[in-house]
Amino acid sequence: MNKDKIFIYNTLHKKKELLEPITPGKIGLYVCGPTVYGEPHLGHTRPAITFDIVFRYLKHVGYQVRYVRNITDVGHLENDADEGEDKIAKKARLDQLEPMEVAQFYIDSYHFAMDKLNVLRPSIEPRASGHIIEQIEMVQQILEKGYAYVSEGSVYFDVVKFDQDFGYGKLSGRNLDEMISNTRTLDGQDEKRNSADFALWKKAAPEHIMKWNSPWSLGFPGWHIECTAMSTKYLGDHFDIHGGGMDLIFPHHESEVCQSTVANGIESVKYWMHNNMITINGQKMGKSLNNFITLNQFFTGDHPLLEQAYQPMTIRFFILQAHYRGTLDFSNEALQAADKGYKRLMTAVATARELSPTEGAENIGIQKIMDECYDAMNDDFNTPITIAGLFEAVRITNSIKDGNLKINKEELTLLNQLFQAFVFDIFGLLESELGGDDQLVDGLMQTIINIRTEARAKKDWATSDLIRDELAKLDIVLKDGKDGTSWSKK
RNA sequence: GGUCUCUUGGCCGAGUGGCUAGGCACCGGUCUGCAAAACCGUCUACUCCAGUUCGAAUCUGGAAGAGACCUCCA
Repeated sequence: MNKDKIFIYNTLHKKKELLEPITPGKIGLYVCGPTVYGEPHLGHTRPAITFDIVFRYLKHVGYQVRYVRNITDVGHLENDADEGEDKIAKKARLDQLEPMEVAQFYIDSYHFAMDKLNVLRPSIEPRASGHIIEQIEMVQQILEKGYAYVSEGSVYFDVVKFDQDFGYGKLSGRNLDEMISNTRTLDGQDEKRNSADFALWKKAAPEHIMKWNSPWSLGFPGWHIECTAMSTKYLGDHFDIHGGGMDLIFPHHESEVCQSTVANGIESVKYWMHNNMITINGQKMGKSLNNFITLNQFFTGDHPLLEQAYQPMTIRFFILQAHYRGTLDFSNEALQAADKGYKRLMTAVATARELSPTEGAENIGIQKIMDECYDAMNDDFNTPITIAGLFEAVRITNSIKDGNLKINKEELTLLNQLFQAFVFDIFGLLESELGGDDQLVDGLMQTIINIRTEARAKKDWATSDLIRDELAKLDIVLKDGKDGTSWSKK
C-alpha cells in the first residue's frame, strides 16, 4: 500500500503536499460539524462524506486516526436580528422549547441522516455547550498573552496586534489593511478597537436564553473559539488535518489560526482541507438562500425540485463522482444518472462474487486497475478517477459473465478484493437496498420466477408477460439471462 | 467596491503541453419469444481573442460570462 505517498491539497499553502504525520502512524483529524438549529440538508452531506472518505481511507492504509467532529449548539450570532442573538436561543423562543431540546432534536436528525448515508461516526463528537470551561480558559490565556481586551463585558481578539507580530490572513489570503479600509458599518462595532477584531466572549443581552458565567460577564463564547478549544483538548496543540467547508475559511478558520497561534504558541494545524459547495442551478445551496433541500426530502422525494425520491446511497455516489474541491451542481438528471451508475456498479460487484475462474487464463490487468485506484486516492482523494477505475473493473466483470473474457483464479481474487476495498471499505457504499437481503422476499420471488420460467418453457407468453408487468408495477425488474432469471428493485 | 475561483461534448463530471477519464442520455449492432440487463461500436468537447511553442483545451496576456468570500452558513 502506498501509505507514504498521500498528497493533500493544503489550503494554507495553496498546493498539494505530501502527508507526513506529526506522529508516525497516527493522524489527528478535526472537522467543523453542523450547527444544530435546522434540518440537515444536502449541503451538510458534502463535508460529512468528504471527510468520511478521508477518515476511511487513512484507516484503510493503516493509520490510527482520531477523528473529532464538533457539534455547534451554542455561540453563533444571528445577524438579521437587531441585536446579536444566539441562533439556538432564537429558534427556541419561536418554538417555545428549551434550547437544549432544540439542539437535541436536530442532533438526532443529523445522526439519523448521516447513518442513512453510511457516514461513520467520528471518534469524538464534542458539543460546544459541553466545553464552556475550556473555552473560557482559552480566552483567559489569550488575554494574559496580551492579544485580547475586555470591552463592556465582552472580550475581543486584537487582530491588529496579531498582524504586527505574526501576520494576519495566511489562510484566507486577506490583507488586514484592505479589510479595514473596506469595512462596512455594522452594529456593535463601537465596542471594538478595530472593525477586524472578533469576539472571544460576548456579554448576553437580558433576553438572551443561553448564557454562562465567566470572569467578564454573563454571556456566551464567541463564534470561533469552540473549535480551537475542542481541537486543542482532544488533538493537542499541534495536529495534522483540519477540515471544513470552503465558506468557513474566512472568517472562521482564519480566526482559529489567530487563536491557536496565541493560545498554544504554535500554528496548530498542519494541513487545512476544504470541501467545495453543492450548487443548485449554479448557486450555492444554503439555508439562508432558501433554496436548500433537506435530506429527508431527498429520501421521500417530497420537494418541488425533486422529480422522485433518491436513496441515500445515490446521494453518496453522486457526491463521490465529483472531486471534493470542485463545486457540484445538483439536478434531477445528474442524480438519476448517478443512481443508474451506482446500481450498475453494485450489480457488477455482486456478479463478481459469483464468477468462476478459468485455469491458465491470461492476465487481464486487474492489478493495474487496483494500482490506478490507489494512485487516484493518494492524489488528494480523487474519487472520480477511482470510480473510473472501478467501472473498468465493472466492464471486465460483465464481459467475464457474458463469456467474452476469461479470468484466472489469482486475478478473480484480486478483482473481488478491489471491489471490497474501494466500494465498501473506502467509499462506504452499501448494497442492501438493491433487494435480495430479505429471506422471505427472496423465497417469494424465487417461487414467482419458477412459475414464470415454466410458463416460458411452454411458450405461454401471456402468463410470462403478465408476471413481469405486474412485478414492474411494484418496481421489480426481471432479467432473463442465459443462466436463468434474476430480479432487482428498480 | 475589495479578494479569490471557475468556464470541458445533450447532462454530470476528471485530466494532461502532444498519446484525446468515467458515468448518464442518444444512435447502431449482438443477445432475447418480446423486453430489460449485459457486451461491442458510433457520436466526441474543452467560452472568446491574441501570444509563447514543432505542437495548447492544458502556459502567458486580454475580453466576456458565472460563482464564492467579505455577514450566520457545509
